[in-house]
Amino acid sequence: MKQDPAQALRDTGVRVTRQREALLKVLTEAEDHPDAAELHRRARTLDDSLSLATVYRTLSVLEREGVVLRLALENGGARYEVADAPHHDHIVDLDSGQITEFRSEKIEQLQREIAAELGYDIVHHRMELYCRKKT
Amino acid sequence: MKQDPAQALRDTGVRVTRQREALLKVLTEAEDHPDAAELHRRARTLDDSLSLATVYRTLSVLEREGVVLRLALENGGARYEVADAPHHDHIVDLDSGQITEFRSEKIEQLQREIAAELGYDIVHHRMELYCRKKT
DNA sequence: GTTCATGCAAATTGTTTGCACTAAT
DNA sequence: ATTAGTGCAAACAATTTGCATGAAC
Repeated sequence: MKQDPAQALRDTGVRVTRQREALLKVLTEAEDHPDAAELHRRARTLDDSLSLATVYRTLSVLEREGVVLRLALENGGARYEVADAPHHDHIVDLDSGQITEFRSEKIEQLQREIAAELGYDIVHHRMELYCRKKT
Repeated sequence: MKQDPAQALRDTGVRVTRQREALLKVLTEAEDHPDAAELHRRARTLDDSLSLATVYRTLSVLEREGVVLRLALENGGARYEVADAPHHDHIVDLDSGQITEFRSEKIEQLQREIAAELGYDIVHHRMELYCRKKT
């Protein structure tokens, strides 16, 4: 499933550059949901010339191409993930900041029904549960 | 239900100023979901000395007091609504930008179950359906 | 050889803050 | 009188952009 970054880039038709490979590799290997600055920090270890501007430009290209997803959580900057997994939503642990992914076909179905009743088709949606560990 | 802005302010224990009354009145009467700049524009017609800084400060106070809700949609700045209606979520029309409110107890119930399974209590959540009118 | 991507620094946008002043209590 | 709230301008953080250089095709 997790294919080579260079190949993924080639598949989208954009130019394969050192910088893009570094960024995509780092994002593919990330277990968490890093923001642009953090991706910059990590990818710099693979290509120390990489600038933050390029990180933003690349993320924006890859988002347009459907390769990465941008999460806009409540506070702070955007966070990113590779779009290789099936669609899912997020639980944010308010204390640790940890993000857990989940998926509910039942909820998605209900969402579709609600939208349809109002004459809408859902293009995409976002759902985040801001939680605290049960005591 | 929609009580007098001055009273609402008094109830929260903060000082009742011309500026706050103007802002809260404008927000209470808003049918849409304005952002800070738009609220500033509208409230200025009631109090032309009102500054944008005060708009932000007041919104932040009122959010802390539970009188207003801040929506952080996908793009652009935050949008606001008074917290007088029961909890609901939003459908965003991608073409017109129009925001429709909806509510699904079924979905909320499922959300709680999902969170509980992972050992979490939901503190709050957000769900937005980005839609296009059915053709 | 063209065209696209990059680095850098400067610009933008949305929001926050320090400070001296004014108004609500 | 005391304390909280305000306007203004400057400070900020996240992100974007113009431009000259450099690398991918």
